[in-house]
Amino acid sequence: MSKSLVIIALDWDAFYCSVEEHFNPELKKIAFAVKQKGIICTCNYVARARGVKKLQMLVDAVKQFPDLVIVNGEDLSRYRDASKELWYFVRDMVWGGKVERLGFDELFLDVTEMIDYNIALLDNLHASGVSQRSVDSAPFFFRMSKEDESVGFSCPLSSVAGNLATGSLPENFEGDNLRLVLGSHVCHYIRSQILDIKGYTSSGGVSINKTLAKMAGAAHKPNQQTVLFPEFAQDFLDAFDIGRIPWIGHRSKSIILDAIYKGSDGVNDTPEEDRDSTVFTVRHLANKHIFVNSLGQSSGEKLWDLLHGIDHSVVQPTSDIPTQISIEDTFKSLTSLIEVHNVLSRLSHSLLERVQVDLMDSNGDWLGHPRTMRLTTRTRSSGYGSRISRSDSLPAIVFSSSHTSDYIVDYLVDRCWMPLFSKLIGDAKAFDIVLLNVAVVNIEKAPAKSSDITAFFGKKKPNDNDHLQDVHIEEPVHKRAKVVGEYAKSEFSDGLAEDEEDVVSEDDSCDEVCVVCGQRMMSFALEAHMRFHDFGE
DNA sequence: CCGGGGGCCT
DNA sequence: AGGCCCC
Repeated sequence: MSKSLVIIALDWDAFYCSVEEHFNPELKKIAFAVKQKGIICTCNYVARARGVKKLQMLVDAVKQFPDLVIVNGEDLSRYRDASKELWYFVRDMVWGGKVERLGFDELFLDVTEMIDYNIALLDNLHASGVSQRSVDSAPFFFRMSKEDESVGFSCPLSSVAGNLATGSLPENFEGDNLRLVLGSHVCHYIRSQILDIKGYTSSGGVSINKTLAKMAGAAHKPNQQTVLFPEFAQDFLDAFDIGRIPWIGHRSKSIILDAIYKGSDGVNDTPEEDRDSTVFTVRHLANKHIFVNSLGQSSGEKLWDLLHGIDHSVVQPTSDIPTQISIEDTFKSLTSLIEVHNVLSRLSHSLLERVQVDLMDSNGDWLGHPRTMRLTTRTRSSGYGSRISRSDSLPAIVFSSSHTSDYIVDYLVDRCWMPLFSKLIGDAKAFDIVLLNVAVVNIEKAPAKSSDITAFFGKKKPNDNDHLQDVHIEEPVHKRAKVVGEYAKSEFSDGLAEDEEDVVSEDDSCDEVCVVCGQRMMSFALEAHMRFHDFGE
């Protein structure tokens, strides 16, 4: 019989607010909310006690709570930085670095190895002749390090730390149950360290898989933790609406309910308000076949398992290198190319900064290279939530150290983002953009620096790594020529493709200024830029 | 009057 | 390229 995993889910309380309080402690005492554009995205617990809700409209909130303090949270950099810092802090405590990040404020920890090791220590105590009773009643020192026996904490083996998900204790504290008891103490220790050293409160859940741990953690907030023993998992889940189970979103819930409550003739035989959507009812009205038929094999099986407390997904240690980096902004309306051009310049500048900060180490070496750039929009007509995107290969000039950021940004906007935009809107003579998102994706991990390898072998030979990188950088420029050519044929521009060879040359001294709008740009961009004005006006 | 991200699967 | 999921 195999032993169960021990998974901890951690969730920073009111995260954006906690970060704001970190920078401005005065906020701790007052009711405040973090807004993004016209919406309250979160609020601290003082505000929640007064009735302020998350995802409430800003206008409604200030009407209802005139003295509510509002903090702008549209720039995520401080939240991203704090999130990373807390993630690294926790990861250093978990053996094998088995920590997965979900959003900015949640972590999954697989502490199975640490539990196994400490259970083995405990078994040795039992085997050494001391009576089980005296071993179990004395405090146990849980070791958080294999190397340093002083690192760890004392904990009882006869009680759990924090809350019990269903309020009742398991029949025994043996086997997998004992593992979760230890897990609850690990969770408590880690949360204490985060509070003592980093100053952030958190909520924790402990169970045998990610979903049960996450749901347990949500049961008691803020600054609390909850353990869910597997023998209570089904009772715990049965009381929930299926839409409250993580990974069952709006769409899946609606598909499931339709499959259950619509007759086979397609006639709606149960009105919406009479549809019971608790896990218990859905489990008894449906079966795995119904789930697989309506949701597909993979999703169907997965969601059916979730309703029964089964989650085979593993904690995937989050990479130091993100899989994508994106910057977006929303607008009332963008209808002219020059507006789009200006916004793309701003977004592109932020994106380049993000790429440089997130993908370069402290030595200035690249950790990874995005190979693709993607432009995403939402138009007024495309409907809320629906996005349209186009992508293309990312020119290597982004990784060049011999150009200024301004030069690279101008190059990207005129030669890449604007062509992608024209590809995106196609033949449309008019457009109405409400969202623009620029992203780099397909981030290829950079090979370890060869200087590290020579250091490893004790040699210090001068290497031409930088030269190799230059050769590598140059190559996609030729691919770029094709896109430039297409752009040149578009109705916004022509004749641009003639001299792509000197596009990445050191020719950034020839700044030009648009006589129409005053926009500063590189010479190669001016002709295309003037076409924007022709188009828009 | 309608966040700004991010991940995986199809 | 889009859909659906998460925060």
